[in-house]
Amino acid sequence: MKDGTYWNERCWQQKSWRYGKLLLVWQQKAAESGLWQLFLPGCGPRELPAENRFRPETAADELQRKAIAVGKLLDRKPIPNQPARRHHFFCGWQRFSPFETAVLDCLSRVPAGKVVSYGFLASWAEHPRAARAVGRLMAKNPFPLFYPCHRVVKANGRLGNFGGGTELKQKLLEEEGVTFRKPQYIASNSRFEAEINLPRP
DNA sequence: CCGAGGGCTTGTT
DNA sequence: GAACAAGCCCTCG
Repeated sequence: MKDGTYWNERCWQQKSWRYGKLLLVWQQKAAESGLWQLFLPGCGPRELPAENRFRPETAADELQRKAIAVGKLLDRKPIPNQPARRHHFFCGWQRFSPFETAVLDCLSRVPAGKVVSYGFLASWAEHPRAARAVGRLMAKNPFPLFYPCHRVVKANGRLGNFGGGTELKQKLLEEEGVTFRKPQYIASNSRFEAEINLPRP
């Protein structure tokens, strides 16, 4: 983005969604095509280069198929998780460190209707004290909704931050069936922690 | 029980 | 190496 190469071999597409307009960035490279980044409403770059607009007619068949499939997933509620880390719709895994890859992998296993804390996610990925680093990663998660960073909350049960806004975070959790013991606090029966047995370091 | 404040920790830039 | 951040934990009041 800052180095000016962000739009090389990439194109953007807007998609209306029940909570606003999403921005999808597709990578077109023949070797590695797929979704490069998904922006929640209000999160993307302000200026979108017109010449990089996604044109289904001229796009490669493979990318067209991926765009249609991803679009359908986004229309479902809740949006299905990615069970496997390197799902073929997504691309650009080389931008992640081993730490980040491990955390995202664990994140993808948190089911709808449940939440985990930043600290637990860190421990689960075998980096016990890296809660804050996990927060940093969640903030730059390129595939929100699919990699469900909205299911990561603070250890004390409060929501924690969210790129798309905490209101959206709460709505997403509510529609997934997460329960609140008080207005701002997640109920303990919605926590996924207990269902995972962590190897004690 | 809750909230505010301070110190600590980690991975990334 | 320093600064930063979508956190955590303990201590008060």
